[in-house]
Amino acid sequence: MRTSLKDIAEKLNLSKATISWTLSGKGDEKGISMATQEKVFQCAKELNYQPNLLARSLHSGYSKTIGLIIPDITDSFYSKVACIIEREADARGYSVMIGNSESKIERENKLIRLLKAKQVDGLILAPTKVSKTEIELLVDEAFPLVLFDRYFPQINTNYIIIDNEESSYQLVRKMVVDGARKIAIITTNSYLRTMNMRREGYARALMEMNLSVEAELYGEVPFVDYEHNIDKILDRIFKEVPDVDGFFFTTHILAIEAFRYFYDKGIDLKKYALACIHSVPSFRALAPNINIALMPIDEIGENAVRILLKDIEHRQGNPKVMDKVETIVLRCEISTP
Amino acid sequence: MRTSLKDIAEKLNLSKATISWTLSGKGDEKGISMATQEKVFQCAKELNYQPNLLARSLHSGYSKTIGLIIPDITDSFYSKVACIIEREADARGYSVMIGNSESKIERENKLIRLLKAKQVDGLILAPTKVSKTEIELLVDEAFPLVLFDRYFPQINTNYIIIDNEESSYQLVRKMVVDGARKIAIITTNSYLRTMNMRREGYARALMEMNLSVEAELYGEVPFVDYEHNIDKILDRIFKEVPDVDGFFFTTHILAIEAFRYFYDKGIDLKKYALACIHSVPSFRALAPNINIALMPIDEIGENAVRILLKDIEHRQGNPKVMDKVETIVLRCEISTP
DNA sequence: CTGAAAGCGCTTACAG
DNA sequence: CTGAAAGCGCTTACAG
Repeated sequence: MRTSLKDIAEKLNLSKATISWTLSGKGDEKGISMATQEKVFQCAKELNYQPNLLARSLHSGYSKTIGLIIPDITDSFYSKVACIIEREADARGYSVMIGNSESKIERENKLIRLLKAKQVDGLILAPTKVSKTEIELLVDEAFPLVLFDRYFPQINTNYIIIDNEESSYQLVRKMVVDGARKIAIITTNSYLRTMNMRREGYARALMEMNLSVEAELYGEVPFVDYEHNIDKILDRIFKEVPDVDGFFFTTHILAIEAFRYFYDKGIDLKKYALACIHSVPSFRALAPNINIALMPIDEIGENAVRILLKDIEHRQGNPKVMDKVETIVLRCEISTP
Repeated sequence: MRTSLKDIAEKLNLSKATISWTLSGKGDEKGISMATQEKVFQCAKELNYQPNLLARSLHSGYSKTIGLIIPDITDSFYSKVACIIEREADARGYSVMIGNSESKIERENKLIRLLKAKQVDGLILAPTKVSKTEIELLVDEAFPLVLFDRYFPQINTNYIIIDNEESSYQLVRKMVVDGARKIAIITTNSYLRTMNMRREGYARALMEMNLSVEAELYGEVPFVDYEHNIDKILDRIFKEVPDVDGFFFTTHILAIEAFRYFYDKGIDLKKYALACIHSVPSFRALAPNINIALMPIDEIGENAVRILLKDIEHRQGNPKVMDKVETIVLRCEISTP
């Protein structure tokens, strides 16, 4: 089986302590003879010794692992953030356990409990829907936690979001400046604060430009089965507002589905003002005239790890001390054609 | 801090053993009085007891966790497979630790060692490049392992791949049947067996149809910096073969980049026969005339988990018994416009 | 210069 | 009906 400290100790007729000291580089400090140290290193190499990190964690009380829970790993926004988080954590000696909540609250709760039971030192979480209770529990326990993308105004914890309102405002304003007058907003999950803020930015831009916010131009796609539901919504908007001349998509997934609809119906995209939050590579060929709010992926990931580790390492000294929470709102760069 | 068995035991003046038995549902079997059991459950709930899975794993010798290492989590193919694997593993009581090798061999090796040190019970791995040695070590140790997407013919281990040669053959054949005569192949990483097989399928289709395989129609994009390198390759092909009339892309990422190039140059995609392995949602609007080999994502994920868990659970009984390896070649469904 | 011992939080064979 | 004890593989304060 796997070789342990004990195996090396027995083979060399030394104590486990001696092996542990030398292998952890504290041999000189403890005054272990070079000869012994040599033998130990030699033997460890021969037996291909790898310390059991579970045992180490059990002893030390921390696992050097952080948990990351996202709603959809196949969504390029989340997977890119996950990539940055893993890279950033790795650079600081931490590894990451990723959990996919599939936007299901029960799965999210299960994952939170699982990752805690696996003794992750902290959690980065893009919450799904209205999953407050399990998160509140974390906050009550002073468990190191950073939320991103979505958050709950009432819960006192670290979070990182983008300037949803302002970015939406900028995008919609640009479309109006470019001549659009009847801009539809295509969105989802209105109970998410994030989505509401995007809608507010949309409304502010219209009002500032003396355009009215029409109910007919509001399209909310139910979250399940995007693909089939968006068609109905777009059908309705084209029917009720035949002279619609712009579309603001609050997510890239909605945009891609809409473009597929446009293509199916033989509608020329280029006739419309377009805007979307977050970009995917295919946009450049698919809808070159689209205005985009670029998600600051790197900053989201870097800040999430930085804040979490600060929390973790701070609490290592003084367990019950509650840090001041950090709340960060990042700007999106607006990219126009 | 976190509450442990000991805390409950002390509070209730019982032994840790009693707590452990009742909480693990073996109370009746051990004949622990209902009254005691009640008290234990009650107290566990009050203190919000969650077992420390690290301690449990240390004792039992298995962690109920599998490791998954993929080259790029932001690639929709890998992230979709990851999603299925996580779902499938979860259904069987296992959780998944995902590692992103970023197609770097050093990172892949580091991740393999890390996950082993964290005592994962087995590993699912889409190897990057020619990373044999660390994998061979796993095989020598009889460590439960399943490769997917890429594999090494010389290494005797479980793997799951698609019928790269046949799928490519079908796609290219279809383009020829539809009238294409000068079909370019755009590929990458020719040292990967996977990519070679795709090239072989391409060549077989051409030869069968009495077309010659021209060197000028072969475009290999270096792996780093796809975006910039593909332009040069396509420039060259258009220059050397002005009447090129079809493109076979061996990956969806190459196709998306090429479509961006086509758009930038004002070239009409619809004039060309197109084919690609794996599909992304934007294709339907971007290149509706494309022929696609659909990756059997679900089957890849399901088989990977099934085979790995079979291996893990089989070895639990007889440690050193080497199972017969399972090698699976899955068919891709060919989707034509 | 090196070792014996305790402890992290579990589980389980053994004992009464 | 319940408990004492050993052990999983580490680390570290203490001792000599």
